[in-house]
Order: sequence, then structure tokens, then C-alpha cells
Amino acid sequence: MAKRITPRSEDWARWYTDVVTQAKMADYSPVKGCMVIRPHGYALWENMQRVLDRMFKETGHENAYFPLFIPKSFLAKEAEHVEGFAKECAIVTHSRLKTVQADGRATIVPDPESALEEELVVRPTSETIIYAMFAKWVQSYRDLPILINQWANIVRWEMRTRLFLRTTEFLWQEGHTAHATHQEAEEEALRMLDVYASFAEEYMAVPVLKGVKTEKEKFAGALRTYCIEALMQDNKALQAGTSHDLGQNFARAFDLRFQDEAGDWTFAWNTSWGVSTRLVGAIVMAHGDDNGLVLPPRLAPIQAVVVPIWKGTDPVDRILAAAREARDRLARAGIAVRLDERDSLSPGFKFNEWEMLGVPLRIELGPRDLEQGSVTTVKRPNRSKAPVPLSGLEERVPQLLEEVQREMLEAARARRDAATFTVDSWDGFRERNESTGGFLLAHFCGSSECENSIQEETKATVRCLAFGQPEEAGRCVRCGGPSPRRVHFAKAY
RNA sequence: CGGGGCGUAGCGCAGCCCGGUAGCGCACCUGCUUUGGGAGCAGGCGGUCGGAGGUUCGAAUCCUCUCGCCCCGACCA
Repeated sequence: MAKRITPRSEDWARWYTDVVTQAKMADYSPVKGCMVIRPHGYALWENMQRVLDRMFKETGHENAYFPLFIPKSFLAKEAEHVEGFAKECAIVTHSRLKTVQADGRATIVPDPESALEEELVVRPTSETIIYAMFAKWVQSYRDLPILINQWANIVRWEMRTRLFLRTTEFLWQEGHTAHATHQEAEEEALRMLDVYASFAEEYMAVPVLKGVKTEKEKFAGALRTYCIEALMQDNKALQAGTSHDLGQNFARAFDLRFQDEAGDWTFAWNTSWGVSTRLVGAIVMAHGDDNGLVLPPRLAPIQAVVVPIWKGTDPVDRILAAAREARDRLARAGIAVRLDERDSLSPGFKFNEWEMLGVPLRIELGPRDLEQGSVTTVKRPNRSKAPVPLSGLEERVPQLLEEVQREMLEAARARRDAATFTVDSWDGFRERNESTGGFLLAHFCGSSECENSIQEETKATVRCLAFGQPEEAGRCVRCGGPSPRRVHFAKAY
């Protein structure tokens, strides 16, 4: 009828767009490449922020805020860094507009008189301005470590965008730290990678690979980039978070030095790490189905919805009274619960609508339920139904939500494992990559020649050198050269 | 930047080839009847057809220019 989602099997990209827009998570904005995050999408992001923020603080970090604008010269101080970002920067050149007459009508143009002496870059990431500030704050080893996080918006002028996955402006957090030793910085980078991985699995119900990026894929300016990689339902990989060991690259560029215990001047060691609103897209693509969004209970803005069902006019009052009581009791038990009292919509319509929005648990309450002194609960992912006695609501509903959370992770893990393939020949690699896609575990010599030619010919890239990948001598799937272990290849977003 | 598609009511579309003054579904409003998987009937509201120029007695429709968006590709720390 009114709203139909394009089935995943028919057109994956369209399905994704349909779900995001019809579930009211985001909408296209008047500005190309930018999106409006609507309340239902933003509430999910807020829940993610809340959990992550707590995890950052538990690991000793503090929030701060740095400016949106970065002097152009700052970006140029780290050679590799500017190389990586130069092609996607928005630049502020003027500070005023003026009205002029053109073709007989008034129009506004940048006032040439207001051209900036030094142009400003809208941050694509904040390493430069943050380490410039750190340099002012650090003199002694006693000033270290600095452990800072900021929640911010950033701008990267990508050529092609996709709601949540890659937009011109997006929201993220970026952690930036400074340490006295390389070892401490490494530990920090890995600690935050672990935070991301456990957040992805325990809250988003998205299993991830932890590993390290190749030279080609690492962050511009980093010594080493660690990442978490997830697999979406279309068998394409999504980089879900990164954590960088920046070495002393930025410290040298911004003269971030301190006097150590021996009185010697040393450059500090930095890390940076970030996740973005792209994670919202990850949840959509990891769990969604042809009925819409499926949200993990631990992050869902609405965890359960009570849908009253009545017959005739007589039992309406009794049903509504019972439904309101159920709602109130669940709310007191700490469940984010809604009661759908709208009287002009049929139950079927409401079922479909709440499923579209991804609410993990539906609680139906009709005359039949009331007679039995129970409600009917329905889990969003598989629509499995179970009666729950009214008397046991507060105990049972949280259990059901946890069951859904666990089942979603298990299902996602099963999908990923079923889409992870070991390939040993170049033909096998190409065939598998073409037919099903997914993670291809293949031997790789590590040369950039092979990495580039594999990407050119198959669009697949090395997603990461996964931790814990067993040692296994083999021959590079491309050139036959020696390889100490397999790496994960996949086509990626 | 290359290829493809699309701009007509809030949303989704038809009408365009073959010019004659705008229509369908959903949504919305009103009333009545309804409510265990997208309710029914009746009556309504709503559009300078993306913009500019041209051809014509007459343009959503034909011509020229222009703006914008979407999809695929190139690009993507």
C-alpha cells in the first residue's frame, strides 16, 4: 500500500535508502551531499554517544572542544597528512557577503574586500590544530599523558555520498592523546581499538575483525592504523572504526616536545582514534530486513512498544487501562517503552510501522490476552511470539530484550562466517569475489604492486591484517611470492 | 569529471511521442461504520507542471539555454 521497501534481493542500494528515509532516520538536505539526521536517527546516535562517552571516560579520557576552522598552513605541516586530505577540503576565503546588481537583479557575492589573509580549512579531522595546542600545554614529562576526546562535526568533500556511510559533513568523535613513550602510545591505540570492538559487538550486535591496515590503507600521517572491520548483509566490508599510532610525526610537525626525567628534550608520541555516524549505517546494513530497520535493544531509542487491540466499544476501556498499566510498569523498570494509543489506525498498520522503525520488542494486548491475564510479545528480528503473564512483565521483558540482543549478534556472526571464504588461487579469488563477495582469506606477499593490481582488477582491497590470524606459510594469491599468513580481502564501502 | 535517469499536489507516479488549459494512488480534512498483519464507504482540501527564453491563436507537451537531484563509475584518511 502506502510504504513499501524495495526488497534487498531486488536492489540493495535502494533498499538501504528506503529504510533510512522511511524509518525517518535521515532525509536528503537542500545541500548536495549533506543529510538531515531526523529525531529517530539522532536518538540512536545519542544512545551510541552516551555509551561510548562512558567508555572513554572509564579509560581516563576527558572531553574538550577545538575550533571548526584550521589555519591553512597547519594542514601543510605534516607532509603525508596534507597529501591525504588536500583533495577533499572545504576552504573559507571570505568573511562577508555584499549585494551586487547582475542581469538586472540583486544577488549576493563574497565581498572582495573581506578576503582572509590566511584562508581557513573546515576541519576534515583535527590532528593539526589539536597537536598545535598540545605543544603549548606540554613542557615536562609530568604533563603527560594528555587524554582528550572531542565530539564534533567534520567536513570531507567526497565526490560521491551515501546517507550515513559517507556524507560531506558528518558527526564523529575523535580521541587525541600524547604520551611520553612509544610503548605507552601503542598501548593506548590498542586499548581504544578494544573499546570500539567491544562497543560494536556488545551494543551494536555487529561482529568485527580487529587488525592493522596495510601501508596503502593507513591514515595519512600515521605510523600504523588499527581498525575494526565489519561485514554487511550484501557481503561488502565496512570500516567501522580506526585507531592510529601517530608516532612522533605530528609532534615533530608542531614541535610538541617535553623534557624527560634526564632533562633531555623529546618529541611526544601521539594517538588518534575515531568512530562516526557511519556506525548508524552499519547497524542498518548489518541487521535490517525487508520490513525495515532492526535495532539492537541496548541502543534502540524505543525498546518496546505496547499495541492495544480492542473489539467493539465495551472492552476498549479495560484494554487501554491494562495497556497503560503495562507501559507504566515497564517504564518504571527502566525500559524505553511506548504505548500506541492511536485509535484511527488498525493493529496491522501499527505492527508494520513499528517494525519499520526497528523497535526490538512488540507487546500486543487484546481481549484474548486480557482474558488469559497475559500479553503477547513479538521479537522484531524473526517475529517469534510468546505469551508473557502480566504479573511477570518486569522480569520477563528485560530478559526478552537481552535475548534479542544476543540473537542479533549470533545471526550477524553466522552471516559473516558464512560469507568468509578461504581462497588459494587467483582464479578462485576472482570467482569468489564476483559470485558472492564477502571476506576472502588469501595469502598476500605484502607488496603494493600486488595490492594495487588486485584492487584494480577486482575492486577488492586488503581490509586488514587480522590479529590472531594463524601463521601459515603460503604463496601470494596474485604473484606467488612468499606469505607468512592469510589476510582479509573484500570489496568495501 | 564520465555514463544513465529524473524534476508535474506533502509522497509516489501518469499525461509529453501526436500541443487544446492537469489526472491517478497514498497521505491530509469531515462524517459514519471499524480495530488479532498495512480498514470500508461517502464527501472534501491541495498543483504559476524545476527556472528562463523561444515557436504557436494556444505549451506540462515542441525548440534552445539553464538549475537541481538520484543511481552507476572514477575518488574515498
